[in-house]
Amino acid sequence: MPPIREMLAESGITEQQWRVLRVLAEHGPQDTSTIAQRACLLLPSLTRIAQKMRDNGLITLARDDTDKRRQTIALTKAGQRIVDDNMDEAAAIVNGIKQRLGADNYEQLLDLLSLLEADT
Amino acid sequence: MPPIREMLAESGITEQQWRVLRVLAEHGPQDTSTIAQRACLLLPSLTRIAQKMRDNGLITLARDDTDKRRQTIALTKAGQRIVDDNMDEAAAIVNGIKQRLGADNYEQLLDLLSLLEADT
DNA sequence: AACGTTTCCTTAACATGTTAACTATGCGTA
DNA sequence: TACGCATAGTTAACATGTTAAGGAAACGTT
Repeated sequence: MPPIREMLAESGITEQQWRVLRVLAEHGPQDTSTIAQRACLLLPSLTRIAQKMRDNGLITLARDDTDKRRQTIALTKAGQRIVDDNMDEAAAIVNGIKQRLGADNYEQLLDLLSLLEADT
Repeated sequence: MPPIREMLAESGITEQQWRVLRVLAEHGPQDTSTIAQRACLLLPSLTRIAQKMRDNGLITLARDDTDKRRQTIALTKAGQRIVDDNMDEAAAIVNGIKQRLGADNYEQLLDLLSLLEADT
């Protein structure tokens, strides 16, 4: 998504980091594996990405108290701000694509893609 | 495509290298930019990939005589052999996906994807 | 011929994709 | 409790994705 990347470059983040931020904004604090699944990232990638995002002050990492294997990730104010600053424009970009394809084609494409990745 | 990757791992190549081999097998010797477009690879990626494939004896690189900026890439026998050894199984894997989705859905998905990347 | 511009490719730098090996923790059970 | 096993993350190593900058050759114009 070149237009999305171009937008995010101004905030200094990548598409993958953006997906992580959005998932956190939508579902609240979560463990690493849940984020990986929701943001379509493999765990090793997310491990690196999360470390960078923590170093950049966008998220916090904390061990879960009841299960010390789990890492709970949460948004910081700086991270929330990037979401707020870009959400509208991101929606507009997606909407532009939807318009170009036509609403019916757009929905159909999403359906077929989810069918494709339904492994069974 | 996990099943494709699993198949190719036995020949010691990646999905991207496989696409380069297939494009060369289908269209014959070509310059780098043409391959990049046909194999859906960016030029910097293809530059590295081609160097590795040459080092591994799968392709040859040669400067074009009429235009010395151009690099002409061609299959070696070893490269052709990997194509021959895997083409049938690759086709079977694709066919399996087609069956699972249904022929109509499969065609429709391809159509929608080409519509999506038709930038205009 | 000389110049500016474009084209083809390469290199560099950083980020992610992908697989395998590894650590730590939790869990079930003998 | 001790053992065996499963789960959650991490690390490592290599390959590719992505953008920007650079180098060489071709091209058009003066």
